[in-house]
Amino acid sequence: MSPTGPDPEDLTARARIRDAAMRHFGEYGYERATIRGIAESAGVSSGLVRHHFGSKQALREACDAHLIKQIRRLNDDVRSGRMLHQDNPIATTNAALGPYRRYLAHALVAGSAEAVFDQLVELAEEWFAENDPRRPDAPQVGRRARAAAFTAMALSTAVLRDHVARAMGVDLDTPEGELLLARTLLDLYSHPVLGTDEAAEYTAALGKLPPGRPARP
Amino acid sequence: MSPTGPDPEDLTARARIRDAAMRHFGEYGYERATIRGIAESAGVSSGLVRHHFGSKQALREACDAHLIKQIRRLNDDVRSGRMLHQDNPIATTNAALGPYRRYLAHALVAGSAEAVFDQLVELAEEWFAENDPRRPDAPQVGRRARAAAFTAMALSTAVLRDHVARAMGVDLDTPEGELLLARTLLDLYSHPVLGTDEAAEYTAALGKLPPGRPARP
DNA sequence: ATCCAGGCTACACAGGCGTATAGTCAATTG
DNA sequence: CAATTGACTATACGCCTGTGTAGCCTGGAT
Repeated sequence: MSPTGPDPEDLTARARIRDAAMRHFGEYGYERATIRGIAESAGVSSGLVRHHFGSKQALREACDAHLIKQIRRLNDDVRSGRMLHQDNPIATTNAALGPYRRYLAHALVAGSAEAVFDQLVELAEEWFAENDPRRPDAPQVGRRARAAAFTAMALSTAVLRDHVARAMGVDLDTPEGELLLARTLLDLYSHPVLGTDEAAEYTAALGKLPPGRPARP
Repeated sequence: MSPTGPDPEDLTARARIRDAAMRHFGEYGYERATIRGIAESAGVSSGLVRHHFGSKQALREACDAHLIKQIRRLNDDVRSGRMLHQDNPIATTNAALGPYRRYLAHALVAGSAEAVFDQLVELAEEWFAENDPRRPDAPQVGRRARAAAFTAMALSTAVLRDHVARAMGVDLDTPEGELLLARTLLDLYSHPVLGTDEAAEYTAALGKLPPGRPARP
């Protein structure tokens, strides 16, 4: 996605401010990021930020919109079949989201970026629609629910990347780290953590007892 | 976990402040939460917060420590085999983390709460150690790496819960929503999203091309 | 040449925040 | 009883923030 080239309107001060904002929001979070800091990173005055975006909140929304545009581009690429069997969708998504990973993580947890998440869910849903026929058994739950949960799981290593890196003991920003993570995900995705018999057992148990949290003395 | 009864030192103003802080940090995030707001929720003056915890950062660390204590309790419960085959570890974890879910989500993304994540990774690692013998093939990557990534995936529906709920179209705080999520996770966990042949293919492809991100001008 | 819209800056302002200080009151201790 | 400790409050301080305003400078249109 990155090498698709900048938008025609890029290279302008407005674009530099937006990029700096995404870096700052991603690194420090929305609250700790300051307009002055963003302006300094963009090489402009703080007043210009206001001049172009009006307010800090509007600047955030502009960043969200830009991120969504990138996601949509990725979406279209996948739809057009340009990379259908070259990469798996997980690796594709992670690679495409790379530069915006930290921003996306903060935005998602802050409750923002709903459109991004929904867009990814749609992607996952299509993927399930394509691959469900290969399943031996019929799915227990609807496709949209599975797509939603799966999207969250696919985003988890992006959102919690620092923790995963620490726990793994590698730097995920190095080629070795990326390779290890990719191989790990492939192993996890290709092996069920629960046997179908166990899962059925648990599912049955769920249906019986009321699913509220069990009270403990 | 809530009905396990408060610590002996609870019910004190100090405990009330800590609980209120966890609610506020969880709901608004660390930055947007204010000492004055926490104090008001706890029914005390803002000065008392400082008296007991010294600073906002120290208050956050106290919350982290309290959360870790709860996690450790859960850890011990699992280790002692009290709920080994009653619930699956995912459901257990989610249920136990319930009241602290939002706090945990913010803390994890902010980079804090490393100890919590590592504790959960340890849990997952033990779980893999128990269940690896049932695998038909030998794991491609080390147990710790898989445990780390799996922990992130298991936490994803907690961290991104609002998005999952919206995409699913249900309220996850209702029994119906909990049930649907549980059944969805059981379905996902009991079905690989990739065939072993596909995974092997992707893994082989990973080894060939250098996994670095393409540079951007 | 004139004008002027818009990118851009410098500076000022008000509010909210964490923090600090001084002091009150009740319980404990000698 | 006197003294000390610690929980607790009220109030003030100083900083940083987002925001507002006034003005400068450049480039293109008339």
